[in-house]
Amino acid sequence: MTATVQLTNVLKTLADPTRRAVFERIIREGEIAATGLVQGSKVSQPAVSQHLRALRDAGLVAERREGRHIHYRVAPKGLGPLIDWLGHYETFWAERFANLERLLKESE
Amino acid sequence: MTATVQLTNVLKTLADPTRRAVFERIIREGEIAATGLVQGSKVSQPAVSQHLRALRDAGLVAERREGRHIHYRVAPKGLGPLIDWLGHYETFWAERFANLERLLKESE
DNA sequence: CAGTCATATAAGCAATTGCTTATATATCGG
DNA sequence: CCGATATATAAGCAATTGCTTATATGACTG
Repeated sequence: MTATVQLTNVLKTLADPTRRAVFERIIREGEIAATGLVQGSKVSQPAVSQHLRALRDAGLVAERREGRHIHYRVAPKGLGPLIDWLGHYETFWAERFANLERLLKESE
Repeated sequence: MTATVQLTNVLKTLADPTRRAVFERIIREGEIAATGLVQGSKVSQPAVSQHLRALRDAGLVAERREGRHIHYRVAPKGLGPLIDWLGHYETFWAERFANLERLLKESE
């Protein structure tokens, strides 16, 4: 799969607010089973399952089966395509208005 | 408009490969008129116009009218919501697998 | 003014998306 | 095996998306 396709997948996957909320919850929890994600979600169990499949297909999460439960965690390299893309154009932005690293620090 | 909505807009806007190609071309050229963008594009003039509208609505580009021509350039703060979002979760990623700034440097 | 160039808008359409309900699969405990 | 729990898949549907062609608007030129 080309870098462009991977980046497109990551962006499309994160672009949906409901799915991004699932992703953010996995980040916060560190590791969490699908059941836990369904609880406290606005949408149904199948919807969450479909979002998890999309996140996995985009390489954003990894899973670990433990009996009936499947525990999800963030996949280290999942955001790679996005970070690479931002980094690739950093020089342009740096010249024109700001340094990306500075922005990252200031955003806190 | 909330930060979540802005981030969603940025992600959705960049998620389409054709539109992202338009954005990248504006970055590379520094400033370019819509006509220039239509030339060398796979899609029609109205399609480019619609993508430019989307990019402007997402705050990713700014325009400068000069007679009949409208010149587009990258909007400095357009990627802010995306960079802020990445920065917000940087601490989590840093603990677990990597430092975002290091990744940015290594990506070059 | 009339004609041309640059861009935007309208309308329509096929494809995709995100959700639902219903059902299937898989794993465990008795 | 049986019933319950955890997750996935199927099918259907309304909404959104990205494109097209056709047309409108706006700005320059002679």
